[in-house]
Amino acid sequence: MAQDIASVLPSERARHILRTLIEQYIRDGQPVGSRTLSRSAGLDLSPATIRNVMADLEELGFIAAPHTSAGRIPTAKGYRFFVDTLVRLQPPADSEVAMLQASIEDRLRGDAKAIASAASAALSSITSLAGVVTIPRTSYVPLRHIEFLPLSGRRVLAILVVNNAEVQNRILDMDRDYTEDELRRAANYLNERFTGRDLAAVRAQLVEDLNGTRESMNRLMLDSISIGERALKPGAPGPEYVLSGETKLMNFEELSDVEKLRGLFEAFGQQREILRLLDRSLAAQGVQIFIGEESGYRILDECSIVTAPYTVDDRIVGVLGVIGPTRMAYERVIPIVDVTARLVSSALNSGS
Amino acid sequence: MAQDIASVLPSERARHILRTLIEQYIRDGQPVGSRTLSRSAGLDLSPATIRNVMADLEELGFIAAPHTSAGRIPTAKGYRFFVDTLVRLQPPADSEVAMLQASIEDRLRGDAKAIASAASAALSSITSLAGVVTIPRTSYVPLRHIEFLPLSGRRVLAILVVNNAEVQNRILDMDRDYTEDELRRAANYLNERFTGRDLAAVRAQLVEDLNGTRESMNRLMLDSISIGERALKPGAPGPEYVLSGETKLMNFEELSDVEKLRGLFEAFGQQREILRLLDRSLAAQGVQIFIGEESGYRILDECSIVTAPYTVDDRIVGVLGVIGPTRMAYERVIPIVDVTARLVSSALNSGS
DNA sequence: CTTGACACTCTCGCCACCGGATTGCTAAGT
DNA sequence: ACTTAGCAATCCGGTGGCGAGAGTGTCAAG
Repeated sequence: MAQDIASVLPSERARHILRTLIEQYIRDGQPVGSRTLSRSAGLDLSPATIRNVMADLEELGFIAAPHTSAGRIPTAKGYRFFVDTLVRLQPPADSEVAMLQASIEDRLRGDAKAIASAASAALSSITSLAGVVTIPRTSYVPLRHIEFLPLSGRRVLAILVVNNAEVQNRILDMDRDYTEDELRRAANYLNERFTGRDLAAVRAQLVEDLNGTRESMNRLMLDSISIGERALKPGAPGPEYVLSGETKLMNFEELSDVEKLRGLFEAFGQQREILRLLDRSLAAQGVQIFIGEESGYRILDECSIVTAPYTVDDRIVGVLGVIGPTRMAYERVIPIVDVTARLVSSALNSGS
Repeated sequence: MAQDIASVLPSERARHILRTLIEQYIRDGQPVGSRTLSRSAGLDLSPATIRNVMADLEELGFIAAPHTSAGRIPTAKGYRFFVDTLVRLQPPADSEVAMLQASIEDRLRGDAKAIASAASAALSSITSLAGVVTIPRTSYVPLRHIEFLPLSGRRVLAILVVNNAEVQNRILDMDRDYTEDELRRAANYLNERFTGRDLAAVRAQLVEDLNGTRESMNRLMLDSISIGERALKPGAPGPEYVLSGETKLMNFEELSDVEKLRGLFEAFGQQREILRLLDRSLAAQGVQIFIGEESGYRILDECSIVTAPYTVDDRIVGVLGVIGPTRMAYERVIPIVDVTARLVSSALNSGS
């Protein structure tokens, strides 16, 4: 039917039309037809010509018509092409950056979770979408100080100060009583040996020490190593990310179906699937985008997720981003997520 | 029109009819008409007679008709009368109690927040409604141990062990450097003087000491009192209650309107209004119920909240309960909330 | 006081219909 | 060869009518 489709890439003109179509659709959510395009696209073409181009674009899978006599809307593939090569990113306004920075720094003294919450809320507020921030993997964060406190009944309270004045507690059930003095010595030993190294490394070293117990070790060292190893065991799982502004998603028509919403919110509650998705962008660096069906999870078919990893000491420790309908303002959202990741990274690093 | 309304209290027969009407409506959510009632109420009355009674009940404000030719549904006042004098409570099944107990005890070693989360989730799961548990006011919980750790840059980490092996951290910005030894002495002083007393009392005493500084105090005591007072200052607010199973609310037809849901979920997020409501039942003891409009918050017009306070050392420290549509199975929910409050209380007390 | 009967009212689902919007196609124009 | 105007066809969304079903209020008889 259509003229030769020499390549799978649309012509320059077609790309321009596709871009304006998507931009328009993102703006007001209505399928856009040939007449509207012929007016709003800068090109001086009649609706009929536009229709021909649109037919091509449809054949390429970039756009689709909900029904015969409605305009076209972008497909996931269309959005993908758009964000990859068509979108014209808009740097966030200074005021927005300032707001982000302010709300993150406001929590600087709190633990990593507090920072994550703040970032998530700020993201949501600026983008009017749902914000999500994973709670940093504590494993790759440097140990600053360790301390033990005896509790009643053979229990010991382990206190870890990590990274930027963040504190973690853990209650250990020991196999015998330890005196306050023993515990202090153990802590001293561990502090001298390990301060500044990251938790994963410390634990690895301790486990190795435990296995390869050598004659040269005295009782104190053995105790220290054993207690330390227990203190560093990964604790109860707890929530792995902070989600904010879920309710914002109810404002979008494409999600205003109660059934869809329920599925979505239940997935948010489960955490599992969302987390897997976020994990995927732990590997890559820079902003990553999952559009609709691309995520592989049915519940997210009508959603897009824009993420970026954040770092401590140039090491990726978490991911943040936003979740919204596929029809979201990518040109605005992508830079915002990007800059937020930078801000969070530098906030986490700012501890001496 | 109707015969004399001698009293505002319905007759015995009318109450029976009202009860079956409400029970029926709670079961299947449809307005119930005279014919249905004439069959399902044990009484052997014709629909016409029932209609007369229903007219009376309507005049009293217990029931209302959505429109001319639908049956009647209970009003808030009707539900109120029902739960106050008509309802036949069903004790929870043993298996349900066991499940509640198990999930609460499972978190016994965690902090109070973990217990609250568990209770909330369990409540939600058993009732198929949203569960809510306030995080206990830490003020009225006994201090078991206090400890200070010097951090870098005039910062001091305060560690409070309270109640049943629960730990709280706080980072204090001090006005001068303190040596490790100074801090240890301060901690010793505070521990000797205050262990076992509840935080509010301790803080009150410290504040008093600070104001009425006497000659008899030495430097050590002054420092200790000053640091202690700062450590006990109420920290960042943080969330005040844990809500679970909000998505369960989406299953109810009366709430399946996106707009209503949005209002509801936003209120959940704000915390403020819900918290005020929960606070109201901090005063009273025993199960308390807010039905629809009674709450005073428009957003909750179509919801009921069933709450009960829970205690530590016979002192009310929090509230728990469920949130659901006004049309909920009160006869089942009320006893469940009641027993959960008892279970949580005893879990919090069980620490030696 | 209860009951059967009856007219009335209101909702809901169904169907038909119409206006509006957009498309694909064809034939003519540049 | 590409563009364009014109045209028939398609489909959605809203509107109005219609009938079935359900329940009510009332009245007069038991």
